[in-house]
Amino acid sequence: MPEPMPDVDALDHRILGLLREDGRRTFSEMAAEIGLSVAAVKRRVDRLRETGVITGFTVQIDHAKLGWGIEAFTELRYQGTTPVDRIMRTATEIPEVQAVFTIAGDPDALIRIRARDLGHLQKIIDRLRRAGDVTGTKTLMVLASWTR
Amino acid sequence: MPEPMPDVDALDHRILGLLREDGRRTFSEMAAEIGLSVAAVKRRVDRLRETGVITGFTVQIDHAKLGWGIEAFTELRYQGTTPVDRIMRTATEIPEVQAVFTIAGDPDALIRIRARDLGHLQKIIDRLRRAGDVTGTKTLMVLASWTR
DNA sequence: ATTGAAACTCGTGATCT
DNA sequence: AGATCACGAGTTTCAAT
Repeated sequence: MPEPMPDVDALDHRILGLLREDGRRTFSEMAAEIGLSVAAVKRRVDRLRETGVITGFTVQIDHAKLGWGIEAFTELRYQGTTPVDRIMRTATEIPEVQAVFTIAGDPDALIRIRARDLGHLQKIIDRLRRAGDVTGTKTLMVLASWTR
Repeated sequence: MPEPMPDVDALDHRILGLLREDGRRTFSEMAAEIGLSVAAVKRRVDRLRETGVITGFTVQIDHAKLGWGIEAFTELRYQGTTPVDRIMRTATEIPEVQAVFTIAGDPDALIRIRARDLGHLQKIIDRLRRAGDVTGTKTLMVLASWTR
């Protein structure tokens, strides 16, 4: 079942672009920017939330400044019998796991990890390796990153 | 030179937690939640921005609903002589590249890609392979994902 | 769907403890 | 640091188009 695809016009895309740059932009600011009334902008944002295009708003944090300077991706290989939802759950229980991506092919999953230091990272990887039906891991340490 | 680490106390962490859940939460709402005055919450958020802990606010989007249903990670290998900033730039020029992570060891970089369909993904990967000093790629197709 | 106006809520800066 | 006050700015709803 493919996802329903709501109509999103050029104005909606401009609003989304503005909110990507600054998710706390005011409706008035956006209204002035794109030449619509405040109420119209609000209605569009409300509709984008209702249709699920906008799933939420969040704050962007420099984790290094909070003492979480280590970032890594770990590829996980599982036993052939392991169901996908089990793979998803493995990492959910480890708070340092930021995201889990199940993968078509090899490896079976890619997870994004944040740690305070290398010792901490090691402990997390050990815990993953001990967990259930993981047959192998390969960890990619992030040196630097850039996000659009 | 390690990053300067500003003092962030338990109250700041609670504020960050609230803003992670909903980046558009009002100061009054947060103030009521954690038992502080509105102005106090505002000053803390302002300070978190000034010290660089908060780098911004953004909207979270369901890209599949916008017709960008394909997500993939591609590992890139470069010639040994390629400088890191060149690696960073490779992908910057391709709009479908969402993020670039330079990696310690093998591969040299991991990039996150979004595409409309498999044909589109193929074109992006072809373009990466043709670009400059890339010696090899391995693409991991995302089946499903979960983010904390 | 968009607008404009009214009523309400919020953000912001000054001032004081 | 945090609280309180005051005012300008932003939000939300609704009738009208």
